[in-house]
Amino acid sequence: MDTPQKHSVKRDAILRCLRETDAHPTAAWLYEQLRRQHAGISRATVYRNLAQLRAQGEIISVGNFGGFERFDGRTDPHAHFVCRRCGAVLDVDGVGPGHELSRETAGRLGAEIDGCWVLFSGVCSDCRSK
Amino acid sequence: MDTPQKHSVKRDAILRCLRETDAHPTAAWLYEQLRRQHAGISRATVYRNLAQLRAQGEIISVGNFGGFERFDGRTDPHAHFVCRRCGAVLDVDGVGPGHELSRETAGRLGAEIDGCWVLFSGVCSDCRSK
DNA sequence: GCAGAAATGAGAATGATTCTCATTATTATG
DNA sequence: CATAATAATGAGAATCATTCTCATTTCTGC
Repeated sequence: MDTPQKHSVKRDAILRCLRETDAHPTAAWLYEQLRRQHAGISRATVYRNLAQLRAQGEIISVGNFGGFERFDGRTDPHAHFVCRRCGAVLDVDGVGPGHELSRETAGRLGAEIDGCWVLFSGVCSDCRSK
Repeated sequence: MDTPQKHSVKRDAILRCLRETDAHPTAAWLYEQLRRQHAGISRATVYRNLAQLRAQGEIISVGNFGGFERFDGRTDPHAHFVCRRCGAVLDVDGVGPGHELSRETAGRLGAEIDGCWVLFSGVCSDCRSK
C-alpha cells in the first residue's frame, strides 16, 4: 500500500537524481540536470513529480530559502544547516528532537505530529575562510 | 548599537501588531490589519519594514508555508508547530537544541551558527476533532 | 528653516510555481 | 492483440507573493 504508483521514467529519474546528491537541490537545478538525459523534459513535469514524490514520502522538502524550495532524497531523521552567505544546505546528523520529544510535544498540543525539521543557519566553513 | 534606526510610525505599528498576536501572521494579514489604523498604507511598506525588522533581529521568520512567509514577534528561542490541514502555526516551548547543541554542531561543521529553527508538522487539535 | 537621509505609496516588474489542455505513454481488460 | 481507461507529459499561459522603481513626503540634526 505504499507505492501503488504506475511507472514513470521521468519520476524515477528525478528520484534517482535527488538520491545521488547531497546538495539539497532546487527544482530548477533538477530540471537542468534532467534535461541532459531527457531532452525536452518540461519544468511542469519536474514540479509535478516532486510534489508527488513528497506526498508519497519518497523525498522531503528542507524548506524554502531565498524563494527557492530545497529538496532532499534522504528521508531518515536528520537536521540541516543553511549558509546565509552562499545558500548551501548541509546535512547535520545526530541532532534533533527524536521520536520521544515529538511524542511529548504532540501530547502537550493535543496534535498529531508526523514531521519534524531542525534547521541551523549561519556561515559555512567555506564562506568563513574567504 | 542595536537600534540606530530613525523613527517610523508604520514600522512601530507593524512591530506592535506582530507582538500582539501569536498567530504568526503573513505579510498579507498584517497589511489588512494595518490598513484599519493607517489608511493608505502600502504593501511595499509592510514588506520593507518586515525585512528591516528581521534584519535588526526584532522579529523572526518562522518559515514559508504554502507559499506564505510567516512572521513572529517572539524572538526568544522556541519551536513551532504547523498544521498541514488548516495552516495554523503554534508556539512550542521547552523544545529544541539549545546553545549547547548549536555549539557542538557548529564545531563539527566548522561553521558559525547564529540561528536555529525547530518545526513540527502534523494535524492540530482543532482539526483532529472535526 | 534647511539640507540630507529615510520612509512612503502607487503601481509595475519579477520569477518561482502552478495550471490548462491537447497529446502521448502506460495499464487493465476482454 | 485491440481497446478503453487512466496516468503522465510538454508547451506555454496564468498566478500571485514579493520586490523594485521612482516621484513625493516625512524625519533628523543643525
